[in-house]
Amino acid sequence: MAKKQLTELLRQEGLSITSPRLNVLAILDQSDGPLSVENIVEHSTTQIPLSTVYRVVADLLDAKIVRTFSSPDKKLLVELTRSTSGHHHHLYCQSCEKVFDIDLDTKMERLIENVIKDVSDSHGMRVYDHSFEIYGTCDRGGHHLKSDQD
Amino acid sequence: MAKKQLTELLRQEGLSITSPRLNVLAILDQSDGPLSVENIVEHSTTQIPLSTVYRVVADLLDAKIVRTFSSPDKKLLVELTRSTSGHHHHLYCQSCEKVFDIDLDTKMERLIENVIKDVSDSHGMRVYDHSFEIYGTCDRGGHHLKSDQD
DNA sequence: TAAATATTAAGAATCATTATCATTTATTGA
DNA sequence: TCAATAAATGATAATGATTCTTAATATTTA
Repeated sequence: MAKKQLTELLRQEGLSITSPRLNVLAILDQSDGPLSVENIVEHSTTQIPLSTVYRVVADLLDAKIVRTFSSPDKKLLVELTRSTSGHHHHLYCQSCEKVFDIDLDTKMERLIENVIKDVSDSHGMRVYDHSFEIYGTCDRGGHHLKSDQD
Repeated sequence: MAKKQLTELLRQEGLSITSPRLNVLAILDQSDGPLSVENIVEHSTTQIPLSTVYRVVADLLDAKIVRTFSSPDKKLLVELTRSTSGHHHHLYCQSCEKVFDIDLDTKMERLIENVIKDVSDSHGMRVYDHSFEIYGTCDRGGHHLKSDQD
């Protein structure tokens, strides 16, 4: 996506145009999946403090330009809202520490909605979100895991 | 559950019998749902440091006496393995900060297994776990619910 | 019971994240 | 355009959750 479009994204939400914001947006835009704050810093060609990234991400989240969630090791992950269509779920690779978006087919999504309705009715709760996550390893010979056998 | 049984639980796994371990087990046993480490300390009649609870929980986890997972605000939650049957999922209440176990029916579990197989096949990954979580509020005006025993 | 071993308590260290604040940058309007 | 004003940044301190360290204590073993 062109820099002009990223600028427009900020403008539409009433956020001022600053280089850290454009920088973070460009990095997220170029990524094929969600990134951690640390990842964003690593991908940046210019120096950018973690604190700035956290603040920028919080602002973009308020403006609903990005969506955030947590990895299994409790780190903040970020992705552009517009890069994915509607609700989606995640696949985490333990060995390469990557995250992938997964899309469920309509039938499955509808089944999940039914389950949510049943559960929320029986518990008398108003549901605002749900998540479905899969954890695995990608079995690439290169990386070896820390041994944690039992 | 009687203290004797909790003792036996530790013995069976080759863990030595200590009062912090029995204490934590008793608290988890009396709870109707998963507890955070902080919750465990709050429920304890005797003084017990957070660090001790973390260590005890880690030992119990190694021995598979407890299961752990994270709340939306990234805190460690703990529950007795034996208190739930097989794989299960969670419902988080944002307003009262409680967690409930939810059980899916067999059909739904099987559908989820199918989805996992599709996703893992297409990504070439070996899947070791999955989670399905629902987030909601219980509409009690932001007040806390009952606390059984303090 | 005594020696050997494992566990605890207390606090320091660490990791991710958030807050503070002086300085810099963006926006506004003459 | 250019200063005035408002907002955002960068460096660093503070925080909250969790882990680590170590001397002291409890548990297990012989």
